[in-house]
Amino acid sequence: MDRVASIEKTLGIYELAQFAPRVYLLLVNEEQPETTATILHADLDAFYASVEQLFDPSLRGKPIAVGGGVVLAASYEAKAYGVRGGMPGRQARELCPQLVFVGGHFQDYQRLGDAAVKVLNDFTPLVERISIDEAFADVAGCTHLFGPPAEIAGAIRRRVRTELGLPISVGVACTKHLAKIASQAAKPDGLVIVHPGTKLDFLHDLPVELMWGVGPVTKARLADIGVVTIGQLARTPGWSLTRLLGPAAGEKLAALARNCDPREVRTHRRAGSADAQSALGRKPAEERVFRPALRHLADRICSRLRTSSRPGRTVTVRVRFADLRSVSRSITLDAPISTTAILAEIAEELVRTVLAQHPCEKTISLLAISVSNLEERPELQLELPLGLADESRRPGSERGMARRAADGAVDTIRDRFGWDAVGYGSVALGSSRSVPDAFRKLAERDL
DNA sequence: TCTGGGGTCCTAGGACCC
DNA sequence: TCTGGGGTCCTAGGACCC
Repeated sequence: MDRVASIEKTLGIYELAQFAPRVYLLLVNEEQPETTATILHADLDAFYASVEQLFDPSLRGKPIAVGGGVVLAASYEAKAYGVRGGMPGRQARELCPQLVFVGGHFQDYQRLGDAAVKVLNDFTPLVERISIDEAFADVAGCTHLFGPPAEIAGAIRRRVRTELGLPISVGVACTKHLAKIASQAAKPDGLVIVHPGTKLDFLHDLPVELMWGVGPVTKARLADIGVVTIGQLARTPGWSLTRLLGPAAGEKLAALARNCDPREVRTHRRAGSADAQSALGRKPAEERVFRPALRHLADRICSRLRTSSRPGRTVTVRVRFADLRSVSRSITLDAPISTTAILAEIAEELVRTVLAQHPCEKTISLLAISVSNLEERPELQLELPLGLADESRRPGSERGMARRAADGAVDTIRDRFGWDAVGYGSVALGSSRSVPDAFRKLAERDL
């Protein structure tokens, strides 16, 4: 059973964190009925690292990192040394010499993340998945079956612990924004409930960067006008925020600080674009480098577009140079595409344009392709010319048809034998810094 | 806190149309 | 001929999220 602590007024985030392990935090106040706090935010703790510690008991209690050249995820023990996701492995080892690197059971991450979301779905169909390890749930409609939200949250935590063996933190509040802050406060392995009457007290002393939408840049801008806490933000006039951050961000932030968050839990969110990128280290800006790399990126994107029957009209490429400055170029086509060879060629042309416009840049460090303006239908079999010169890009042309047939064959092989059974251009990307495709696939959203 | 990868949303300027 | 205004789409870049 979770211990119960009752806190009357304001708590700093760091004080909250001290209570966090398995604490059931009640914020009590008068007025509002408790029944309105029905939004749950559930977040698996240090997810990938926890899975590894689950599989190998000798790793429990130790600082571990999933990955090698790059830290993909770190356990809490490793985070205590300052190890963070995205950090180069070498730097992580300097911070924490006893750090253990583990390979990563990527298929199991997907399976266990899905299983945790399924636990939420056993209580309510109103579940919005944010990423592999995180989801919102609205339990307003199921309290008559399962009891008050606090009990549901406790039951979810117990089930994920006993059935999957994983720690999960849950925040409960009346809005998504507040529930998310609460789950962050609950970490690791805790539960925080924010009752409506006290929501503003709960918020006021927390630092602004805990709010959704406040990153390093906005934090610094706010600090310039003396705003450091959410309370101070709430007292800042709207026009002042608008002047500082622009109309959209200013108004959104002002509303959130007053705890006005109209967003509902949405079950079916579809992505509006599909991206793929690859860090190259430092490579010469030459055709022999970027052509195979772009082919591989186009393959990853287009296989997803075809699977979901959502071709796209806008192609954007991004080229990052050695100094980490990046430049993007895009083109919007008359008709949507999902054919690998066509996307690869368009991307190549855009990259050539970028390089021609930056003749002094001899080294590139990253290539990315994005396809947006997605449409809700299969790529048309017979279409007018795309407005680009090459005859073979016409889907109805002979070469166009041959290319679709090639894609179809690739898709079929992958259906049967898995994604790695066949592919293009991956050899060119096989540097030690590169991240496994299996890891990238975990971050993909439903198109 | 020097940099991995997949996403979302916003802004600002320009083209073009009415 | 000049001037104004609004809407929509496109392009490039940036901030932010996990």
